[in-house]
Amino acid sequence: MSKNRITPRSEDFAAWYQDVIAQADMAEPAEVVKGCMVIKPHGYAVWEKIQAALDKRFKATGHKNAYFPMLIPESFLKREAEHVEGFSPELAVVTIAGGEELEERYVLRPTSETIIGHFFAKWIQSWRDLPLLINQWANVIRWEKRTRLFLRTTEFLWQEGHTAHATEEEARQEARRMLEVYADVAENVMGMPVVKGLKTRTEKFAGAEKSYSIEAMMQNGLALQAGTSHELGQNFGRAFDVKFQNQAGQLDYVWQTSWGVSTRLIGGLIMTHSDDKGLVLPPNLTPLQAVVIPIYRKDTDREAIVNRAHQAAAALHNAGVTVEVDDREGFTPGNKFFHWEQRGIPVTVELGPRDLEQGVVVVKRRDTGGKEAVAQDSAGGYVTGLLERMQGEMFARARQRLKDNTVVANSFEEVREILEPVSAERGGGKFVMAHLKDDPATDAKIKALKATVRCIPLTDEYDGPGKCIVTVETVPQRVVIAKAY
RNA sequence: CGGGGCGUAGCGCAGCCUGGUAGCGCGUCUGCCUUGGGCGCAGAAGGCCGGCGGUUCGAAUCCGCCCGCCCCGACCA
Repeated sequence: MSKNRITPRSEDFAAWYQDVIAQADMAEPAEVVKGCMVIKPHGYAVWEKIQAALDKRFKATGHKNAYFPMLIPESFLKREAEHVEGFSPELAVVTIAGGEELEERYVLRPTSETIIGHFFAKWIQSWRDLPLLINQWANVIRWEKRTRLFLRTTEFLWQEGHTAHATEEEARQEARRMLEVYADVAENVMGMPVVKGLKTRTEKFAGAEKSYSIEAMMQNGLALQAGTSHELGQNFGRAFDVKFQNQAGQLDYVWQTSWGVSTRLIGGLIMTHSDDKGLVLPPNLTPLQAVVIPIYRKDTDREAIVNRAHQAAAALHNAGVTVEVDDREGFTPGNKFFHWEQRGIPVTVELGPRDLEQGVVVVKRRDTGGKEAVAQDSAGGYVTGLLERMQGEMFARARQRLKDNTVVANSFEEVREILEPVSAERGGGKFVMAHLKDDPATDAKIKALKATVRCIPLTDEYDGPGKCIVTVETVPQRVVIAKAY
């Protein structure tokens, strides 16, 4: 059956997620390459929108794009002890090239701190060379045991920012600034509310001093780490001998940061807004905001209506709306409605003989399904206003869901009771706010519940200090505990 | 990497247990009819039955190995 091939969320959330991606024609498993995906045009167009929103903000904060090799000498990874330990299990290594066994093997980059560290050492001599603010758009390879389209694939697309600074304070500000950029894009462009926080020592990036993340909540209540920003301290500076002479004439190692978001964001986007009919894209992120669908009964109507549809599209375009006319022949209007609905286009504009007579168009919004007849003359203004309202309302609904599913717990037993029944397929996930010490031993206790400490929020919206639910020591604030992707 | 499921036409699946001419729905193509939520009727095309090997007169079907996908675990953006 070609009808209704999307499994309802209530039946099996994980199956629903796969179905939405397939029906929206966003991506498919690479089939012949383990764990990899083919990002199809509609999925890639969404990535390009994410890229554009981020890139604009990176440039506005003084960063420049550059590109480094994807092959990294294996020895580079080993220079930072914690880094190699963290990444070794998931490396893919090139051992033969040009028909000969390589003297030194190359790893396919899992992340670029090491090779960029090597070049930073060449580029930086003086405090005048700092700060150095670089971003790279690239693909990376991490050999994960288990993959899911967009959320965790063997190869994925991302950006990685790498910066070097003269002082620890400046590096800290940079890491925090970029976390804010990520939160801005997540919330105001993607309409996906996030919690900004600090990772625990256990969860931080391998080789970092501190890691920050933005954590989003999916419709099943599971957490998704949507972006990370790290203070690397002088760890990579020491490992790669990135030294500079400061204004007092003394040599010092640079203070570095790195930060990244990936195609995983697309997975987050899908699981934030989409419904049982398919993908739902927020107006600020969609490659196409509106589609005009001409409806005609006889061939004699056809020309007049298609012409009028193009006029309507031109009016929308002039009002600043990204719009297309679906004037494909051989498809019924019903067919076209479903086509665009599954692909998440925010607004469809229907134009048939009845509307032509009455001088109106019928505007339908994807998120709520609401329909409204609007005078043709005022359609441009109406749709721009509608798109703006939709963006706001989609974010508000997602934020309300996050709020409704965030709960307070005051004992380990409570946390267990809340999170034990939660699963990706059944849903029921919560963000559980509890006092917990930042200590590998307490993290391990949470892990036994198949949950993790997602972050220690940067702004405490709860009751300040309290007793750790594991160690009973007093800790400064509650942390977010959840099951996660 | 352990446990489970699956791989047959572009897509979704049946057939396999009990070996004997490869089927159904959707889509595609042609024609007619239609077009306000996946129109209808008639006709047609389309297959290394995931791969390799074995058993057999004969394998989609039985056996072994391999590959891939999905789900559940352990590990992670």
